[in-house]
Amino acid sequence: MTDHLTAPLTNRSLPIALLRAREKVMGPIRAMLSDVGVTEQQWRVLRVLDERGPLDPTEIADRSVLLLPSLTRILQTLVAKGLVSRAPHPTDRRKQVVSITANGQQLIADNLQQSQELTAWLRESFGSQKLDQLLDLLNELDQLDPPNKSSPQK
Amino acid sequence: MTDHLTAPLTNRSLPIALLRAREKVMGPIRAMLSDVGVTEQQWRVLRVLDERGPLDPTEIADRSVLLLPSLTRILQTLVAKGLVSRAPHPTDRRKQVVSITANGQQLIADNLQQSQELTAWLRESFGSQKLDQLLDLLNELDQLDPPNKSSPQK
DNA sequence: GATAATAACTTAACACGTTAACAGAAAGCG
DNA sequence: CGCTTTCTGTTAACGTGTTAAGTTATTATC
Repeated sequence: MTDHLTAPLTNRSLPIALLRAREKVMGPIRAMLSDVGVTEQQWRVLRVLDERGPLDPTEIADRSVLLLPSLTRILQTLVAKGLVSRAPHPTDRRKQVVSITANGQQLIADNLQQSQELTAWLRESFGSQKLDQLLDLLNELDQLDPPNKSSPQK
Repeated sequence: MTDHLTAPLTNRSLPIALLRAREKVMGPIRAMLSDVGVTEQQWRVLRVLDERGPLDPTEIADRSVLLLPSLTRILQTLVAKGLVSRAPHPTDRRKQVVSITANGQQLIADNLQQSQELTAWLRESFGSQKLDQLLDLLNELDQLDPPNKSSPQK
């Protein structure tokens, strides 16, 4: 019972539609994570480190779609929670190397299954084909060159 | 030059894909708005009020996809900027009626064209058909019932 | 019609998003 | 080599996202 009469414009606004879709998908995931005591962003960082091994902050930020100032704060809390650890880079003294700890790996192991069940739920209720189609469109969209700024062709 | 080797998992993660897509679309819009001195959320509120006339905060929150606590703060700054005004609801003293001011309407008028040019750019560079397809998929996704919680079938 | 739910905000607290300014280290260049 | 530029990460400041608690007003119930 979504009101067809009351949302004529925002339904066709891509930013709003993306926002609503994201809320829909993230709701259940956030519920799961709040039980564990980590935020959505902290979870992303932990998963990246778990999947790819020790990384420097810049690369973590890239892969988990966070800005560096946000990541700085997130890493501080993750270190305080004992879920990740930091070490100086062996050759470049500007850099660090961040690793997930055993506790962090345990946290992921404890919740990965439920996380996967949620994505499975999505695939079933939305339809596998439509989900893939949606992902393809989003990825294509992400490869557009923004306007203004004397846009170089790559 | 998007790295095919370095983003194998996040590309297929819907939450991440939605996040990236939203960043892509919002970037230029945010640039425009920062010149004017309003945030993306403040702009949404102003547009809703401009399009639909005076509303109470609950309905504004719905239409602009904001939570009430956020909206409370946003309305305070918009009132301080002289872009909206508040009046008590005539019959229900819990409610308010929020209206856009002449200055607020002027701000919208001054920037609506550029905003529309950005959406036109998107439609052209991404393709009108694919954009509609994407919007349809996102709206469909938004109508799913979330899992858990003894989900009623509506 | 008093009392218990509900509803419409508001406030508070904490985390993140975003931009700008900053400090230290490495690279480039003359 | 010294100097400038660039890179890496941090801090700061402001606004928003999110959850929980609190206030006042309305509605429901007995």
